[in-house]
Amino acid sequence: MYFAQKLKSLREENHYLQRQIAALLDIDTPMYSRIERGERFAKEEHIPILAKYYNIDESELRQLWLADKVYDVIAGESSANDVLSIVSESIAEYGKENKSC
Amino acid sequence: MYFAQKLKSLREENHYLQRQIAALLDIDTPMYSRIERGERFAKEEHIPILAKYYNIDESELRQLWLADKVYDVIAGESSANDVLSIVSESIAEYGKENKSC
DNA sequence: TTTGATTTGTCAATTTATGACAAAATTAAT
DNA sequence: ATTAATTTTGTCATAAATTGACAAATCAAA
Repeated sequence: MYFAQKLKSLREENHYLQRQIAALLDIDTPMYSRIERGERFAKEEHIPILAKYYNIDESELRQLWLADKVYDVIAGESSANDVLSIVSESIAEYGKENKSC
Repeated sequence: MYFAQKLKSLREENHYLQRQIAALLDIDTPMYSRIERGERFAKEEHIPILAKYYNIDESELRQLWLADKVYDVIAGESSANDVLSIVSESIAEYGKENKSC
């Protein structure tokens, strides 16, 4: 998963242990392990904590977290793309930057 | 919402009362009222029941139901489109029919 | 105004998600 | 190879969110 993979690479690049990040998020290590493997979702309030700690853009990290949630809804659906199109079109009122042609 | 609006127009086109559809779905009328206004989600098992009853394509109705769920995740997010793009790209492995150019 | 339809408020019951603990498995170091 | 540390898995208790029911209010028509 998007968020999970990011968490793992961030942690490994910075040579931290799961136990350290778990402590940062005030959860136990097994719980963090599941989050890092995409077995569980991180809580929303974990996002700013992680972004600050790793000194990365919070909204970017948040996007990955949301992408996981969206993926969770349409995972395994054969018409996943159609569903995304439906939503995408109704949201396109704001910014039309995704209409690539 | 997508699913809610569809439900309402289907019911009105066919001149049914909320109470009748509620009975069909084995829930009470207030509950159905909320579903029709998008205040609550219909249960997954309601979809085939409704599709049969109205004699419409089940997968199409299901797509609207899923669209509501997806929208629920990204509603109010300024980067909603970016999130959809992230998911859309990773799903594009299967069918590339949404790459319109 | 009376009747029927729809909506709103509230809360109990169910379902789902979260977090903790023990223990197993994996990996690294000695 | 044995030990020590890290990570993962299994299980369960608790917490949070969702669902459904009932009563009552609002709305619409006759």
